Amino acid sequence: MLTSAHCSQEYFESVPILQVALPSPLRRLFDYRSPVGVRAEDCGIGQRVRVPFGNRQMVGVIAGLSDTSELPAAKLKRALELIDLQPLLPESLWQLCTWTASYYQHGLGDTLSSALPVLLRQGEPALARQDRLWKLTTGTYPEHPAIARAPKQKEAVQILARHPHGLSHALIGQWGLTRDCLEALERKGLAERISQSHHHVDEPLPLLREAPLTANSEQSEALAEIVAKQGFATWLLEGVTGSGKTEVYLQAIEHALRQHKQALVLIPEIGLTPQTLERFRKRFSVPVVILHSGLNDRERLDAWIAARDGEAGVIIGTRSAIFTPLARPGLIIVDEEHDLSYKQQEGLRYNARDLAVYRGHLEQTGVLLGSATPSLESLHNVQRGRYQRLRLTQRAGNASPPRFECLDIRSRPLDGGLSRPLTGLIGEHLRAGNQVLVFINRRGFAPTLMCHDCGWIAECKRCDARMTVHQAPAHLHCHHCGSQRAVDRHCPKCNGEDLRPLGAGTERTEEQLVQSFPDVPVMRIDRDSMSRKQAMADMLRRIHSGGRCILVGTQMLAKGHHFPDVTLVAILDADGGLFSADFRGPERMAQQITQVAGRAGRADKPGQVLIQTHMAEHPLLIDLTEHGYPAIAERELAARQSANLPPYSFIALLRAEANAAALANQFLEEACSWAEQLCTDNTLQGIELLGPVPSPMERRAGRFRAQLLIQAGQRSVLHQLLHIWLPQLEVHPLARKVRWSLDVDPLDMF
DNA sequence: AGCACGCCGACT
DNA sequence: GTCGGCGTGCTC
Repeated sequence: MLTSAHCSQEYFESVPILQVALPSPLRRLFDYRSPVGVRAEDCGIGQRVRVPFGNRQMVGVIAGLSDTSELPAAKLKRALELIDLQPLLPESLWQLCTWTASYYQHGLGDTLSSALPVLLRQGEPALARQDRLWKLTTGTYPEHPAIARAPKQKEAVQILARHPHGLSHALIGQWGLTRDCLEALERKGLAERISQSHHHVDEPLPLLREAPLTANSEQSEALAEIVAKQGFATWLLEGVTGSGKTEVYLQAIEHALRQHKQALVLIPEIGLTPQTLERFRKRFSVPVVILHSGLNDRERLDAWIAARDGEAGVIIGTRSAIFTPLARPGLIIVDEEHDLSYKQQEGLRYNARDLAVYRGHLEQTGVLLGSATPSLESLHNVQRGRYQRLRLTQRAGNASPPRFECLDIRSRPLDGGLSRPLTGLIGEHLRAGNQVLVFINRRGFAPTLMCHDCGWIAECKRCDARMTVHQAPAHLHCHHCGSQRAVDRHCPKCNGEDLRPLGAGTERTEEQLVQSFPDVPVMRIDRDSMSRKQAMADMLRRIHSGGRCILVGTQMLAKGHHFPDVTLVAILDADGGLFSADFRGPERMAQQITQVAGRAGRADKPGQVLIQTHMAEHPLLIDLTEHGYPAIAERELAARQSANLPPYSFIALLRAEANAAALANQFLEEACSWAEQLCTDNTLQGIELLGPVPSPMERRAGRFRAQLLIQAGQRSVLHQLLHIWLPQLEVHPLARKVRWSLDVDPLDMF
C-alpha cells in the first residue's frame, strides 16, 4: 500500500505541463510545471497562473496542457500560483480570443491582454465581491421624513426601491449613486448591506422603466424580422439620420431581455453622447452597464464581472467592449458600424465590428449593425446574402430630407474659407432665427505658414508635413507628431518679415464668422476647444437651448449629436476626399458629408446643405448631391470590383519604420521575396505583393516608414500565407532593428 | 517588449 | 577610476 507521501510524489510526476500565454509580443506559449501543491485536475485551459519569467513575474493564462515539453526538464520552471480555479472566460469568449489572435496574427498572450480588464491582467481575483449588496430596510419609502431635505438620498431610495433583491455595490456608480450617500442612509437606518445571495430570484420584475415609443411601420417591420430569427443572424439596419435607429435598438434589446438574455451594444469612440446613453438607462429597469472612459480599473472590473455573471442586462461600450463576457448572450448591436474607431490602429489591430459578427456566430445570437452610411464591406455582405438588410427611410415626424447643393468656388474670393454667397446664405438663415453649422475638417488657424517674399513654407522638423498655425495661444503645431514651436517672425530662408498663414482652419473660420456676424454667438467645436472636460456638455446645452447661433467645427460635430434648430449645414472644403491617396477616400468623403448633413433639420424646419467645392462637375459630388449616399455606395462598389479592391479582394499591410529609410525598405524587400518564395513553394494562387513603397507620408516623428501590401483573391489563401510567413519574419535579423507590424484588413493605408 | 550583459567615451 | 550610451541575446 502506498503511503500518502508516495501518493503525492506519484501525483506530481503525472502533473501535466502548463502551456502559458504571456503578455509579451513573443508569439508563442511558455511551458511551466504546475505550482507546488496544486492538483492536476485543478489546472485547466483558460485559468490564470502567476509565473516567473526571466527575472520578473507575470500573470499568464493556461492555453494548453501537455504531458511533454520540447524543453529539457531542467529549464522548466514551476508556476508560482494558480490564480483561478475556474476558467476566467466562458468557452465562447475564449474561442473568440484565440480566433482573434490567429486572424490578426497576434500573440495569444498579448491578445488576451487587450481583451481583459487591467486588474485581471494583474492577477486580481475575478469574483464578484460578495459582501456588499445594498437594500432598503423594510418600511423605507421615498417620502420618509428623514430624507425630506436630502434629494440625493431620496433619489437613492427610489432607485433602491426598484431593486428589492438588493443592488450590488459594483453597480451603484452606474445608477449615479455614491457610497457616501448610501452610507448616510445606512446611518439613518433606511438602507442596509446584506451579503449576496448568489441565486437571483427570477421573479418577473418589470423590465421597462418607461414605455417604448410607438414604432412606425418601417421600425415594426425591422423589429419583426429581428424577433423572428432564432440563433445567429446579421442584419444591416440602414437608417437615415433621424429615422429612429435607436428605438429599434431599444426594442430589440427589450426582446432579448424578455427572453432572459443580455445585450451588448458597441458605440463609436466619440459617439458616447449623454443623451443617447440616458435613453438606454431610462428605458430599462435592468442594470445597464456603461463602459466609459471615466471608469477606474476597479469599476471596470466590477462591470466586467457583472456582465459575465449575468447581473447586468445591457452592456454599452466602445471597441474593446466586444471582449466583455456575457453569461446569457442574446444580442449584439454595433451602432454606426461604418465608424473607423471600431478598428484598433496599433498593437492588436482588430476590428470590433467584424469580431461582433464572428462572436454572434460563436454564441448563436443576432448581430445588428446600424448606420445611415453603411460601409461598403457591409453592403457587399448584404449583396452576397450574408447579412439581411433592414431599411428605415422615413424621418421622425415626416421631416423631409435636407436639400443638397454644390457651390462652385473656383475663382471666388474666400474669407476664412467662406465664399461670399455662403456668407450671404448664413446671414439669411440667421435672420430667420435659425442655427447654422459650418463644417471644416481642419483644426487650427491655417494649415500653412508661408513667406510671401520667397515662398518658404514652415515644415515639421520630424515629419514630411507642414506645420499648422494656431492662435490663442499662437504657435505652430504638427498634427502628425504633436511637436510644437513658436511662430517664426522672420523667414528663415530670406529673412523677410511677410509671413502669412495660408488657407483656413476652424480658428480662422470662427474669427471670420465673428467678424461677419458680430451679434451672433459663434461656437467652435474641435479637439482644441473641447479639451476641458464638460466643455462639450456646456456647449451642447447652449446650442439646445435654441436661438440663433453658428457652430463651427470638425468631425466632432458630425458624430452622434443632433441639432434640431440647425437649418443650414455648410461644408467648406469637400475636395480632400476626391483626390485622396487612399482607395477609401471617396467612401469616407460621402459618409462624412452625409453624416454632417444629417445633424440638421426637423419636421417643421427643413434643412439645407451647401458644399463648397472646386470640382463641382465631379461625378461623385453630383451623385452625392442628387441621389445621396446609396448611389455613391453603388458606384464605389462597382469601382472596387473592377479594380479588384476590397471588399472584392482581401488585403493585409506590412508596415515598417526605422531611423534610416534604407533599413525599413530592406526589411520589406526581404519579406517580399520570402513571401514570393512561399507562394511558389506552397502553390498559393492569386496572391499579389505590391511594394514595398514609402508610406504616403514617408517621414513621421523622425522615422522613415514604408509598407508592403499583400492582396489575395481569397481570404483563406491570404491567411495561409500569413500563417507561414509571420513566424519567419519574426526571426529575421532585421526584425529587431525596424519597428514592424502587420495589419490584416487595414482601413487606412498610411 | 523588457531587461540583462557588455564593451567604449566624458565626468565626479 | 566610474556612469552610461545602445548593440545583442534571452525569456519556459
